[in-house]
Amino acid sequence: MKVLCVAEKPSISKAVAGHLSGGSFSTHNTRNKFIKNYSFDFDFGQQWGSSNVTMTCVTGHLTNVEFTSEYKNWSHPPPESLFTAPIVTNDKKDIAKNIADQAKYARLLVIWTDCDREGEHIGQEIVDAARKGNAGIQVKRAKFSNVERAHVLSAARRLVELDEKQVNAVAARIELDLRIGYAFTRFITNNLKHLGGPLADLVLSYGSCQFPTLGFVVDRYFRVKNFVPEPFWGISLMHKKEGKQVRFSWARNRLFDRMTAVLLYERCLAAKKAKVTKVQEKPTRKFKPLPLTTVELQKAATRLLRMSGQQAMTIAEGLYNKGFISYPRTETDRFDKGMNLRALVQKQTTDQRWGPFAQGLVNGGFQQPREGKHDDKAHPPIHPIAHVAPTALTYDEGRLYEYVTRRFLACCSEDAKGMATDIELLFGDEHFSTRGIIVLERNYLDVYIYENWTDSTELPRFTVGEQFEPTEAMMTEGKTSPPNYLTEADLIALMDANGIGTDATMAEHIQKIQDREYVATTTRGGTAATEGDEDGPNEAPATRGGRGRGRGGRGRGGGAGGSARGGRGSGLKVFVPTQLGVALILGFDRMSFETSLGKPFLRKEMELQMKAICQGSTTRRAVLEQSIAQYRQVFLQSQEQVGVLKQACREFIFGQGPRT
DNA sequence: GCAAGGTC
Repeated sequence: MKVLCVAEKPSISKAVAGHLSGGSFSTHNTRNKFIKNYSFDFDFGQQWGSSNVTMTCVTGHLTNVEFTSEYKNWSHPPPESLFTAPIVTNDKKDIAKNIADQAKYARLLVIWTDCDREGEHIGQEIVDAARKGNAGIQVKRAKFSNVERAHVLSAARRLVELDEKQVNAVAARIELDLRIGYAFTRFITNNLKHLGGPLADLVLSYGSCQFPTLGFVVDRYFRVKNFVPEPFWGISLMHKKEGKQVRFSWARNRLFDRMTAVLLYERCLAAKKAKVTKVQEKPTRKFKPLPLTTVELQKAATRLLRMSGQQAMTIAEGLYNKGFISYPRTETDRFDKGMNLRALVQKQTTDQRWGPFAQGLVNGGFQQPREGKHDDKAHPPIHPIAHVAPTALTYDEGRLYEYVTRRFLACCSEDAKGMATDIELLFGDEHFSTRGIIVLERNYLDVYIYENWTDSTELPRFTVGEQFEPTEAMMTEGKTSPPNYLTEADLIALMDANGIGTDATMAEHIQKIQDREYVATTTRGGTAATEGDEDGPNEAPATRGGRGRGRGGRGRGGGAGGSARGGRGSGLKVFVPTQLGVALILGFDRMSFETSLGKPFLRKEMELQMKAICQGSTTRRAVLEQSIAQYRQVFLQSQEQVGVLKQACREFIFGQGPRT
């Protein structure tokens, strides 16, 4: 019997063919230079038995959707007709034909696409292509989460069915993104073109991912712009002992009422002496990093290596295609128990820089990596596959490979360990404390040079009950500072937290809003990197996204952080909206729909609907009907209120005030 | 000239 197997990408096809054939297969080229057909024999077990297998692959989605040619024109039929216009599906011809041809001789088709939602849909696309060559072919799916030999062999002998629900969920997403994206893009572009200036010949696109991404940048911009600093007061307490200067922090941190602060401060001074109330020593540790996901790779690359997310992905893909690192698009931050990590560590022992450290792990220092909570059921965390000498790589490839490898070795190492000393004081009625840390074992920090235990200061010895007159007790005054503009790492974190885009597309969306001239980058605390507009619009607009007065407010949606903190003026690239970007987001915000197009809720809702389809609590058809009706409603309202959008453009782009 | 998702 003949069997056709089809994977989602060349690497999986090759790996699976290798395992199933035991290494002896013949290779045939196809008309597509990336795709090869492997043939070999394999015994699929009881149900299917010994078979002659052809293993091939696609390259991601095999089909794309489009409107029919009657809808080519941007004005006629009008854009709102795109909510109901017919849609056609097109194949990638050469690849689809290869599958149809091979299916002719086969009785069974086995789908080996990634076991995630998109993979399930790609599986259906493959089925459709195969049926064009062989309408009666039987279909099964291999369920696997990595390409280790034993895992692949067991998947091949326990074939399952394609999950129609997941296929339908993705089909719904595809259709919605197409209709909504095209309709709103044409609408915005057509309507704002007449305003002239830069709008005369720009494409103003809307997309369910690009607009929320822009929204994050605009939102932060206004938080910075509308920030009103608030003065605060505190008490700074210092003491010098054994030649060591110790700074104690006030339990109240800071007060926003000066009179109260003065009163408390004076009580401290009146007491003259501080008394040690607690001295506690306890072991502490600094956790090693989690296994590396795409989102974390991009955050690290933009923060530590000063690359853009897209650059990092392009470089990572290159390293992957040369077989140096594993697949770079993954959400998984836990290694499968069955993976032989020690063997991967062993490969790094020859390196000049981290070889000795790797050798130490091989000689008994190895520890199983921590396990994160994410598993995309398709790919392992990013890790080095082979050792590469730096001379074989470009400068940037080398730096990225180094990061991936050091991160991996850190994961296989041990947490850093130290001894923490907590000291608490009573000074008058006020409590103060400090913490000192002595690093006892650096462990992973020795290889993971991107981190340090910086707050590790050694303290002089104090004993409970001890009293002393502090060397310095001062009242301090300060004011709250505005949040920083978003770094790329912040933006990626926000997108991740709000489900905007996927690991494979987040960097593209960030690039897209720059290409569209919605946002520009500037260097924090320095000169503009591109033609930015740090001063922004002339007129202070109404606050967007909550009150402007705040105490170090962070981005919405939670999860932004990390690199934005501290380190001002360090030449870090940050995102600032252009006048156009501000006008678009504010224009839609001011139309006061229940859910603004610029906010991430609509994309989140689409995500929830997809999950509901997967769980069977709703259907593709119901979701499409309901969502299309909802978006069409928003579209019609936008048409009615298009004056609001135009006015926002006049205001921000052309500097004209409201019409009287 | 338009989307987002795969992947090369």
